[in-house]
Amino acid sequence: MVRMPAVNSQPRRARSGNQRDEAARLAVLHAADDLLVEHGFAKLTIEAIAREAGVAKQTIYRWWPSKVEILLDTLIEDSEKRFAVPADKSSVDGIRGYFRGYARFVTRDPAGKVLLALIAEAQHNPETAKSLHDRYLGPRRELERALLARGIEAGEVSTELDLDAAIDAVVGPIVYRALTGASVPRALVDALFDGQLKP
Amino acid sequence: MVRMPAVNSQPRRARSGNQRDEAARLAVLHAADDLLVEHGFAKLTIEAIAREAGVAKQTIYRWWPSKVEILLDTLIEDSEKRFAVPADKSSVDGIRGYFRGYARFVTRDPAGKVLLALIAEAQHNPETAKSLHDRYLGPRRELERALLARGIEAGEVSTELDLDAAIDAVVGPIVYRALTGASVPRALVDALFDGQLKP
Amino acid sequence: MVRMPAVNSQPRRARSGNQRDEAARLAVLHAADDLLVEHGFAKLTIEAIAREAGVAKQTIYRWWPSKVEILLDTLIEDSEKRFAVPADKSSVDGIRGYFRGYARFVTRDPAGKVLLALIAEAQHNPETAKSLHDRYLGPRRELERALLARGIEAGEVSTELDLDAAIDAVVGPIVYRALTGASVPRALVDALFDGQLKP
Amino acid sequence: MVRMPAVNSQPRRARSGNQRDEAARLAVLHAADDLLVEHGFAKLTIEAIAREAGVAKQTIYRWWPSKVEILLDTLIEDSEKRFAVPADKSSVDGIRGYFRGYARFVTRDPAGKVLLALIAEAQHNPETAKSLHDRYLGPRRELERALLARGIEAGEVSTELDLDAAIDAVVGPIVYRALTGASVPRALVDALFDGQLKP
DNA sequence: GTATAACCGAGACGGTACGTCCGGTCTTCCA
DNA sequence: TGGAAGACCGGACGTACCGTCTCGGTTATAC
Repeated sequence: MVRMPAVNSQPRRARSGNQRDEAARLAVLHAADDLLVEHGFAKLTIEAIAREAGVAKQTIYRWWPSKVEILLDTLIEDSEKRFAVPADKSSVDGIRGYFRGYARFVTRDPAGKVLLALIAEAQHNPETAKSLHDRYLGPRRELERALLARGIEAGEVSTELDLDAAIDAVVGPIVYRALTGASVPRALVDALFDGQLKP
Repeated sequence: MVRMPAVNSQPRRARSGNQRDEAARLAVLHAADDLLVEHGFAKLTIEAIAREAGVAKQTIYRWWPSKVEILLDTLIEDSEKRFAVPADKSSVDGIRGYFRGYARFVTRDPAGKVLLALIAEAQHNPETAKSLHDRYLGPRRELERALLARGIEAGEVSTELDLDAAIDAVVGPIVYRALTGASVPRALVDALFDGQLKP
Repeated sequence: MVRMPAVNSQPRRARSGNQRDEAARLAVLHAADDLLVEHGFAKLTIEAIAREAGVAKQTIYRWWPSKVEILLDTLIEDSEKRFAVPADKSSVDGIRGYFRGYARFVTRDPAGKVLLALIAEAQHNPETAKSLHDRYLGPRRELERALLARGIEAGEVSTELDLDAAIDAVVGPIVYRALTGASVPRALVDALFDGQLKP
Repeated sequence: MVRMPAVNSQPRRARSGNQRDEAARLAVLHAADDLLVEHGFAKLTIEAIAREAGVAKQTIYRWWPSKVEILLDTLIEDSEKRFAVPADKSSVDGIRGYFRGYARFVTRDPAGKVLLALIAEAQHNPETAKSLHDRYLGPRRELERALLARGIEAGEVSTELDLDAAIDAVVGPIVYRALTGASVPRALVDALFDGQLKP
């Protein structure tokens, strides 16, 4: 899905002077997303994003310290939309549904590529690792722990592991198979879930 | 462990003219390893390897199509030494020991960083993904499947999943926690193992 | 002589709303002058002037088409103060004194650096050349020609060249030596003067 | 006179490996010269030179510390060809001829623009000033002094000034008029010459 | 009195060029 | 023929300014 860089349908809302240009912000996020999905992380350069978004390089550097932060912005927005951690549920089905959504996200949703790319980049770059944890993995894990805690308290699930380990026992195989290009069928998610969080 | 780039103790055995220079090959492998461990993948450039190894760039390009293949060479050598897949055993303890070794390798052995870096780089680059599977993950998985198959046949272990899924159920969390900087205590490995491969 | 950019002793007289802010105008001229003298023309950017003057870039662009015009403004003001072309005299001493003043200005007066910089910039940029001639060199030369003409008419000086050539015969070496970093001692001015405008 | 960047008549002599590529060197010098003459110093950027010469920027930076040194290289070569300081003559006519050649060079020869541009740039940049003196003005002035000294010793010319001042008295007006866009007719050169170096 | 218009500081924006780094190719010369 | 050396073209990096623009606020003049 390529967006035309120059001419937009509504001719780019008059720039807002002193304030940040929301159109430019969105153009950058979309360009980064598109480029990652279509050409991969290796081709994802700041110059390419600027070109694709029809934006000056300086505009990118003004607002993001690195391309990783751009991807994090899109990831945070997208994953909230596509597989939010349920904030209220505590039923087995609700929790299992969450992990199914996780598997779907990282294996089939284009936005899931962003997460895999960031986990990868975190291996190459400590600052990426820190940002990824501080802005994405950490907060999300917090919600996941709360979800599980509610489920346990409600007697819907149980585990012999600590919460983090239990989550990793399900999420780990999902992510690992996504990273190695293997599929993650729903039945596998369910088996992993039942193996560690049996009622 | 830094190696001196230029001057070696014994002034580099007279070059062998016609045949491949084994000293150069080793110097490249060690330089790549050192640089990865000390400065990370991001700083691991062909030029840096050549500099560190005291070798011409052309010599590297002559023998390796990319830096990824260099790392694969070191990874294959190292992981065979440090945690080979047992080719004969089929006892529970033998299999469990293998997974314990896996966890130790990726979380505590410097050579384990190479594996994590290659899994990461495979996300950025399809050719890396192919090489990593063809030369490392694939063959290794073959041996792991055989190991498990022997264990099952001997009645030492059992699983309701197919062999690959069962292995991923144990290896996945280990690798995922290594990738995200979490520890992988022996007790966790054992719990994962017991969860999916109970006798 | 550095001026404080931000906070002035008397907190910048309340802005004059509708009318041009004289304080801003002076701040720009002084900033340009200071920056040229202290850091050279290469560092004299519109942004630096704005920064140093505590003024918005737009305020500069509103009143001056380029930094060259700013320098011309300061040059015209300064050189009128420091070595005005005598409008009345016609004695040998008066005329000789003018050329001595010229030499002093371009070799020892900081404001003289502005003239040299503008002559230089005129080589790089035709618009600068035009402005420099129209606003400075032309009018000034007009006065110099008149000065000489009065001297000749009064029998105080004489030359075999046309007026412009005679002036250039004296001014040329002065400026050339200033441009090449050589000194221009008073005795040299006198010798040049006597050589072309002997009584 | 634009040179085609890509396809040359003789298809760019096979690059010479370890040694400096003479074709690239010449392409850079010519490109710089062409761009200066056609578009002026302001448009003379390293990127434009690289583009025009069909050369990588790094190749320029490898051999020249700045574009000024490129121009100095062309200036030194060109001015040796177009108006060398006579190394043997000492006759009045020989010396006068030299100054006539000087005037022709700076007012009518495209290569003369390079000298004017460098004198100009020297006002903006102390390093340019140093290079211009060390590599061009200084050595050349040495030869000019020797030329005059021979003329004086032979009784062909004489002056009351020191040698440098005498040369500046002739060269100064020539250069100043060139800088200000005025013409320098042969008669004016002769008059300047006769005024300071009368026999 | 209030509206209008021009001023001002601030700073975001699309661009261009900077000087550096590395990729991957090529050629020379030596052993 | 292999290897050290390093020049070459290409392209991305992150930074500095360019000149244009709009914002929000102030103040003098016009209605």
